[in-house]
Amino acid sequence: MAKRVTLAEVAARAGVSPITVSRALRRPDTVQPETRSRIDAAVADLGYVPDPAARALATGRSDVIGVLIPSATNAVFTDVLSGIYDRLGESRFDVQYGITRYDPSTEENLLGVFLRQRPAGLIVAGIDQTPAARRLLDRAGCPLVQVMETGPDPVDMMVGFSHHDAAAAATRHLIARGYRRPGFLGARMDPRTQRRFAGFRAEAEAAGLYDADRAETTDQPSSVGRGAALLRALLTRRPDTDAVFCNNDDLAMGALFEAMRMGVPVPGALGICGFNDLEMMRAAEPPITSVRTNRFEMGARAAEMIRARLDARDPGPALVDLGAEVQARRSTDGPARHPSAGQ
Amino acid sequence: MAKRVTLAEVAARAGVSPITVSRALRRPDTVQPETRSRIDAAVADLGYVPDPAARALATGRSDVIGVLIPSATNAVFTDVLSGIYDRLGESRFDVQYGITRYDPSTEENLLGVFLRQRPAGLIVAGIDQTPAARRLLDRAGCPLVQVMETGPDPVDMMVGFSHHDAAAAATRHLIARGYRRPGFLGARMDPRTQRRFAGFRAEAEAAGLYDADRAETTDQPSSVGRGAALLRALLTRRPDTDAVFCNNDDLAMGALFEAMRMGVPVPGALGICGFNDLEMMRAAEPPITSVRTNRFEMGARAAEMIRARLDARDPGPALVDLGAEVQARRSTDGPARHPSAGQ
DNA sequence: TCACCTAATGATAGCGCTGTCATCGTAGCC
DNA sequence: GGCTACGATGACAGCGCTATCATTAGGTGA
Repeated sequence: MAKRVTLAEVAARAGVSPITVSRALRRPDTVQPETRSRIDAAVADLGYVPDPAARALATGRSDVIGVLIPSATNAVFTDVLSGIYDRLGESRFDVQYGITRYDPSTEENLLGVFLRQRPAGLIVAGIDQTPAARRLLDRAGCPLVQVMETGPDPVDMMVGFSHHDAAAAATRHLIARGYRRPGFLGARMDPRTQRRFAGFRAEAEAAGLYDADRAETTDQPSSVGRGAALLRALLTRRPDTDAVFCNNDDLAMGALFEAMRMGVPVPGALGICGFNDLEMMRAAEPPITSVRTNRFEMGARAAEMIRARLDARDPGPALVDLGAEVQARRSTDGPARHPSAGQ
Repeated sequence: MAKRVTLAEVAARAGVSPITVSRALRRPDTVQPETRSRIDAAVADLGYVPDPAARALATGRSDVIGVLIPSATNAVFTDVLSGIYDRLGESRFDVQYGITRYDPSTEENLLGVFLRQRPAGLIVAGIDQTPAARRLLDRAGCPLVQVMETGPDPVDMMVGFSHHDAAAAATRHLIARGYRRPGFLGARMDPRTQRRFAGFRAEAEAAGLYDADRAETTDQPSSVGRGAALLRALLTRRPDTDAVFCNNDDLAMGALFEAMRMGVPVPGALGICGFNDLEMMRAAEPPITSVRTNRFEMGARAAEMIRARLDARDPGPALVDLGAEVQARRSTDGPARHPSAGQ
């Protein structure tokens, strides 16, 4: 166990008082350059590093930035995490994260865990906190960013995009490409998924093409295998379905494989569109259309906004909409012209 | 900002001294049952929660468990994280993680960050720490688990499997299935990848089937697209290659798609084997053979071993080999019998 | 009955740092 | 020259908790 070097020892060596060392470290401009350099030398000689616990106790503030996400394995969240980490990894802040497992009461608990550490900042996924959680957030007393989506009534700051609009855009794309009997595949119907479904539905209805019977969903977690199963179920029930908007890319990938197994040509007999635009969509055969969401950027921006606030810099607008763009690929090139089908 | 309730306030309400409250909370068996229940009631009434910083300062120990992994997006590590979190999420411990980006000097830095918090435990990925990092670990003064692989000379505890042997088993499988010109696809040649390659090579050599020219590798990060590119490069150079052992599942998936694009039948003309056995391998068409590694379990066991040590329970063996099993699927069903090829 | 132990509780003194005020020069000004 | 203003530094106390030793009460054996 490396023995701890204290401020007092550094002070003694530099021939100043401890508080001056503390100041030299935290606000270098408030000490004489000459004194400062003596202190810096002592710090270097002794290999001094401040004790975060002591600092937290004295200031009533920790350097922990808490991140609350539903899942540690879902690529969507890990990309956001990665963005956060990219901007915080080198800083004085420590990232601590909690996994809610999509469970509101777990979220409340974890919020409590974070809050009692008096975090420097908080990043939470989504906008669907329970009233109790919302109350906790309101009194968090630290910069807070809600990520993943935009919505009304932010607690503090917000960076994301409209899942409803993104899904609507994807649906418009399917229709524009000539598909007329679009379906929806969804798993783990969390609030964001619901809003995507709503976007799909709104757009399909606007085109007079909505058919509630073409929505195949489950509360089970999403996976490639689930996507295959959902497509099979949908095509069994409504074999004339000519396109599917999949709630995420795993489902889309599963749908593609299942279509292969069933001998259904993609995109000729079935258009497939995913959501999130994971890297594999581009590499698939055929490449799969998906909606690009800026997940890394979302995390990065959230981290920057928090840092800006903590450094008393301008964090920019409190609500950042990163948008989402349909990446059109071969999987939605449009239905094959059947001599019989006319259209 | 929720105002903090202190030990002293609880003590006053319960009519005891602060230290007794402290004891009642930490070692309930050392206070009179009657006193304890009075204290418990006061804690509940006041909604008291201990201040982790104060505790850390007083004890010289934090409840932070540090986790050091190379990447926050690679499914391999997120699954391990998930396992860790599964066993630590409900405990008094807080997980804090650092991302090394496969960079040894970043790893050293992060180790320093963790160590200065006097963590309760440490989980680090891999066994290839630099000498400097190794020195830090040796004096960490807390339970420590190296995860992801097994090897000689553990710092403390270790849970993983032999990447060399796992790759060798996969290679044996390919050979047993009748493939005779196996190649290797590898990206991001980190130490574990290197050892997998060594396992492939050893086994192929043992069968007299090793050909250095059939190893297609790159230092670039792994991805599905990369797998496609690597396979194309390999088949362009050595068109008679009849199987590939892919360093991970992303590459395998990319190889499958590229084979489709090139019109190469899988498994008849090309056997494909992945590594890690992500969920999507089973759902692919054809389903892809892969090597199942117990990632979640790895994290879970590591967390348990640390907890056991901290609770002075028996942590079990210090070195746990979780093994890895080849999951044979259609993608390696064996080469088609060509009238010409005999064999 | 008394020395002696044990169990339960308390008093005291920090852990390492920083907030707050006090102190001391020195420069600037009338 | 005497005053204020201000910049640089220091003394002191205390953040909320726990390690350590002290104290008290009750029980034990000679």
